[in-house]
Formats: sequence, C-alpha cells, structure tokens
Amino acid sequence: MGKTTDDILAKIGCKNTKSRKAVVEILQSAENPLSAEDIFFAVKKQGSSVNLSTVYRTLDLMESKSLVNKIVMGDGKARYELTVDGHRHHLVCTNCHKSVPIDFCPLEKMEKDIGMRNDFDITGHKLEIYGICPKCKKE
Amino acid sequence: MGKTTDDILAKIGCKNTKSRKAVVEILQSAENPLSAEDIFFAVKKQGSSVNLSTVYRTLDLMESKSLVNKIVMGDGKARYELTVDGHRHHLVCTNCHKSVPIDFCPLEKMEKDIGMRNDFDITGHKLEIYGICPKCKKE
DNA sequence: TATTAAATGCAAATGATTTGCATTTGAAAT
DNA sequence: ATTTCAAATGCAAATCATTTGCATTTAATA
Repeated sequence: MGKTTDDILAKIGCKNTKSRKAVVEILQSAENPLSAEDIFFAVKKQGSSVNLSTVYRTLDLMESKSLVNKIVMGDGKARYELTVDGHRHHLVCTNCHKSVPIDFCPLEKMEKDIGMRNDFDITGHKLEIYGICPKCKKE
Repeated sequence: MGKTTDDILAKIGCKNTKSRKAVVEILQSAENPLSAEDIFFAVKKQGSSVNLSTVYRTLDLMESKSLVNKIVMGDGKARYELTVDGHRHHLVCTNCHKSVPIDFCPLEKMEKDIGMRNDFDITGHKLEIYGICPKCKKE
C-alpha cells in the first residue's frame, strides 16, 4: 500500500492545504518528473487551481524536506518527482523528453570510494543518462 | 604539448576572432568549470573585453562542436569546461562551489548495459557528485 | 585593397523562478 | 463551534541567466 497524500504532507510539519494536496497528488500519479508548469496545468485539468508561485513554494519546501527530488535539465526547466529511497536516476529521451526511471543507482558503491580519495564528505549526486527512446527510434 | 588556442578554434570552421581566442584562453587556464560571467570577468581582468552575449555565443558554438562541456548546476547557472575525451565528471563542493575533476567515468561500463535493458540508444550522460571539500570541512 | 559573410556590441526581450505584500486559511486554543 | 494568529496563498512586480534583433565591425578571401 503506497503512501497517501496526507502521509506525505504530515512529514513536513506544515499546514495541510488544498494547494499542497493537489501538488502532491499530481506528483504521485506522474510517470515522469514534472516541471512546475506541468503541475500547474495538471491541477487545472483536474478542475481545481493553484497559483504557479504556490507550486514553486510547495516544491521548494518538499525538496528541503527531501520529499521531492529536483532534476535540473539542460532545457532550463527543473523537473520534480517524489523521492523514492533517497534518490533515483533516469534515462531521458533527448527527442521527446520522456524519461524512464532506472531501478538502481550505478554509483552506490563508488561514491564512498571517490569521496575518500578526494577527502570530500559526499552528500549526494545527480545523474542522468541521455539517449533516444524506443518510440523515437522508430520515427 | 597541449593544444593551442588556435588549434582549438581551427576545428570549429569559423572566424578566428579576438573574442573567441580570449574565451578559449580563459577556459584553458581554468581549474574549474566556469560560468559565462566568470569568463566575462576573467577576460576583463586580463585587460581586454568581450561582450557577455559574445561569451554565450562562443560557448554555444563550441558546445555544438563538442569542444566544451556544458554543466547545468543546481544554482541556475551553467558552467563550461573544455572537453577532454568526450566528457568528464566533477566532485562539487556545495559550500564553496569549487569542483575537482574525477579522472574516470564511473558509468563507462554500465551505460551500454542500461541502454540495452531499456531499448534506448544511449547518447551520453551527466553526472555530478556533491559534497563538502577538505577546505570547507575545516571551517 | 575591396568585398562580404560572419561576428560583435548594445539594448531590449525572454522565460523560469522568486519575492513583497495584502488577503485568506488551517489548526490550536478557547 | 468560535476565536485567534502564524502560516499559506494569490497576484503583480522583480530577478536573473540567457537569448535575440539589428546596426556596426572585422576576418578571410579574392
């Protein structure tokens, strides 16, 4: 059984508002990381509405609590996804921008090692792999 | 013997201008990936000057020819470095923003595998590892 | 040296994200 | 249930990196 929207918001220690619920719901049903604007329109499509600023504020808050993962893409827009086990990586299609999650982290083992070798305290990493997805290959 | 500025520009197939030379020179002597603004000021410090737009145009051009590697960081500014062997990764200090290059690619072996498993044609990847550098640890 | 497409500088435009502030709202206390 | 008030929201304006249009300059070739 997955986490409910309320479970997720409860962790934040903040007001459980209509806007925030809407944002979380969209993120939960998303198959890909979404931009703030994606979320804004998805909420609208559901019949309700959130201000774009509120979407940003909610995402920032959630990121600061490690509830969402912010992915900064080359196109100048950030995408967000609910955090699963700390982090997750994606295979991103450079043609259609769809992305599929990779179910493991290729760095897990190396990270500690690389940190030690350079005397860094490692706090995290970002990884994205780019390519052409099956669908776009056909076209 | 390293490549000269002219060697690098020759590959582009474009005019060899004062501005472009200046940008390449700065990139060559840089120890870290630099932002467009960093480059702009570094050129100024040398006594010459380039317009910021020109810096961006030069970087875009070079990126399109795979002569520089554009790194999109979480702080909203892109950094650029001369390409070495296709790509290179960094350990980035989240406190002072200094970065040290990692002398190998942790993904080399896995990439092909991941691509096959997902039926993607892999074209590249971006990886950055974050942490606190030795110097900042002390403070 | 003359010619001309390519490159530059400048100022204005863009687009994602952030912010200030007046208003509204959720939740704790009554 | 009502009061209370910090927290959250909406809105419009501000920011900031990057891009673009256009008039002017320049490198490369004849």
